[in-house]
Amino acid sequence: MTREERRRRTEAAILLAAQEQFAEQGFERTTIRSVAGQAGVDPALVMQYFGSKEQLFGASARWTVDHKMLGSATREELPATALADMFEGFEDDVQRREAALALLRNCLTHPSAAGVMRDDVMCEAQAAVAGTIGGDDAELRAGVLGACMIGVTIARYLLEIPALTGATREDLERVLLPALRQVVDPG
Amino acid sequence: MTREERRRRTEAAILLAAQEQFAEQGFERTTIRSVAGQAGVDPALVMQYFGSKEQLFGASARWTVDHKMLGSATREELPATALADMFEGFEDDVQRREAALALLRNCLTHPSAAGVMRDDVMCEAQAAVAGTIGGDDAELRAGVLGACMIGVTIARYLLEIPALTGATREDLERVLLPALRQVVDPG
DNA sequence: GTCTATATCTTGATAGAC
DNA sequence: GTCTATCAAGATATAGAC
Repeated sequence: MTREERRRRTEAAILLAAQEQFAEQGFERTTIRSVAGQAGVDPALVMQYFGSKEQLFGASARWTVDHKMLGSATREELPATALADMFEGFEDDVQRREAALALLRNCLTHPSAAGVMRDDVMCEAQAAVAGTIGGDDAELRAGVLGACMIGVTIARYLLEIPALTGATREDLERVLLPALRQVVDPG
Repeated sequence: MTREERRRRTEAAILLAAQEQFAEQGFERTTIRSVAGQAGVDPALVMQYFGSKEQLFGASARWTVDHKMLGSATREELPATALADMFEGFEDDVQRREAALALLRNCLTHPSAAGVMRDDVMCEAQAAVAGTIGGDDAELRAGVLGACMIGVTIARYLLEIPALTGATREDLERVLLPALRQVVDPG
């Protein structure tokens, strides 16, 4: 293993540890020391690789909205597409889940996380679907769609409300999709 | 003004300042010093009255769910009742709004706030309406109803998504109520 | 009773030894 | 290049003067 490989491996270990702690305990309660401890490296190394706690958080907390999938969905497909996007983001890939959780966990208390959540996640997703919803209320309906999805996501993965955590994907589809259809298509 | 009155007034001023800062900046970013400064008192006085920052937070962050109103609503009335509860809690009374915001702002990052939010708000509200929803999915439907309401509340009052903050009460009723009716009554 | 002063702790960040 | 040792800042909480 070359030195460059070792360096990349160490950096990846630090990043994963940081994502887990930011996702679980939030920004303020995770310390450089605790991240270094979990990653098995020296705290000074974390600073050397990432510069500051803020930059480490920026590299850790990410949310990827699938614009292509959302943008190409028809109005009838929108609810199912939005729900599928949630499942893909939070249950399929570990890396993506931890990064998204790290952002969502801190979006109410960390200034930059709040900005990313509002501008790069919510408003972007809203813009991607408002056109296919159409009508006078398009923006509002797109916003409500996103708000409901965020609420379900928070209740299920962060607050861990038993009724939500205990629901299967089919349960959620059965209960949620008809409601979301009413949001995107009042007719 | 008697000494007891003065004491109560001072305590109320401290509590209001604490609620505003907990609601706006979150638990970690508000300090005893800043609360005392805004209230115009000495930091030591805050400690003397409330014991600790944790207890001050406990007294500041409160959420009152109107069980009576929710519990006595028919299934048809449930969506409108839930929405009315949100507006009453967040737009009518200043004290109640700041207390609720203080809890909501911190419910993802502060352990005790998370517990109160899950157990005393979400699960309580869920239990209050599950009976009137009925059917096999009653608990899940009640949970989804609460999750959507929380999502809209967060998007509107905390994340301040333009499409949500710009909506009037009538806008939200028009867009949201038909969807919530689908949640509580799939028939 | 109120507040000044401070103890004690923890944090992010840095400098220099090896 | 990695880590030991430490700095400087800021927090809660307390003890004692007035």
